[in-house]
Amino acid sequence: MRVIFMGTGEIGVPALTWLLSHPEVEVVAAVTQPDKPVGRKQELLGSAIKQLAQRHAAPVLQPLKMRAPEAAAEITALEPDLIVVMAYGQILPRAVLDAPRLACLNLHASLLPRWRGAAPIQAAIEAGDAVSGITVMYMAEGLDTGDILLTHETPITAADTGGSLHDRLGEIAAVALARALPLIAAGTAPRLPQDETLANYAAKLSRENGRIDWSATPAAIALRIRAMNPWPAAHTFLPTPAGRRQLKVFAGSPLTDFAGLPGEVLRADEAGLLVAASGGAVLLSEIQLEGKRRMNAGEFLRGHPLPAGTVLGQP
RNA sequence: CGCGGGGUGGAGCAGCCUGGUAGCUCGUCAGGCUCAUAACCUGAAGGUCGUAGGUUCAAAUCCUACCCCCGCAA
Repeated sequence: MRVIFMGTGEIGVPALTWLLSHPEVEVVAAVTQPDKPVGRKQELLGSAIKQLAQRHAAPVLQPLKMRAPEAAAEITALEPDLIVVMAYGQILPRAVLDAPRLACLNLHASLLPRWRGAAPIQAAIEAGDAVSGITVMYMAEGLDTGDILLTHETPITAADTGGSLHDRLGEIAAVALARALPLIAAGTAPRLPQDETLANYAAKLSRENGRIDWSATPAAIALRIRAMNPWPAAHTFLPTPAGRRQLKVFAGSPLTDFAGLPGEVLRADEAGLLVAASGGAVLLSEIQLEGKRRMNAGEFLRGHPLPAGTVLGQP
């Protein structure tokens, strides 16, 4: 089977790995976003997908704009049986959706129609969902609106962060793909329209999404901390003599039975920074000051004494 | 040349501007106190101050180059 894989994000690595190692599949191209300057040194680094494909000597395509007719023509010319898309980062035009003989499938990191859009993983955790998963769907022109082929669920545990769920869903995507492929090949794949009344959207994340609002409830703040770990990371601001500095928060637990001004540090010790929120407090146990390493509260406080009464998050 | 912070005993920091005795909190070890303890008291060990040069009577501190970590930005 001639398959084109389209993806840019690291989450697609297990799925592409599976395709590359499956004997019945010939990966005729890996399509990924053009290299962009990345990192502190602004180095030009190919995506994880590109690097993986190159290690397996699979052809790599990096069209600037998939909407360009030449790009679609190039895809069509490869005569694919199947296109598999995961975290590619560009909208595909009709011509590309119609290119494959069998189907153009998308692996989406949520149980559709819940959490359509760019950041379904963090959205699911922040909303307190008990379960997430991978949806294999037939791509349509709308954003994640296509008919569902199958889903593969995974529970969201209290220990899950955006990072851990991301990694697990990446692995599950490979499993879901392995289940879907034989059905497609045999022509027996199911096709269920999404229930539009249950649809909602998870907008692309920016750093703003990580800002901690201390007037929110401890539970909501704790969920945000988990969802945004490790990226973009929940953050607040720490006042210092030299001005305020950004403080990232990687772990925190909600507590009731405390009261104070929103953002007020009630106590700071080995257990963490106890910060007042609406109707309680959040115990911040793993933090990172701008320019510094990520460290636990005890380590941090040894070198950065933090008197009770300090108010975090002030502009 | 994208912008910025940082590298000091095992951990986190101060000292650097205004060169001259290695400091603080914690940890470790020993002893003490205690019914007991992660508590408390006393004492001790442990540092090429990122690397290489330079300036100087003298460099953690000033100058130059390089390496590494991190925040912003992507």
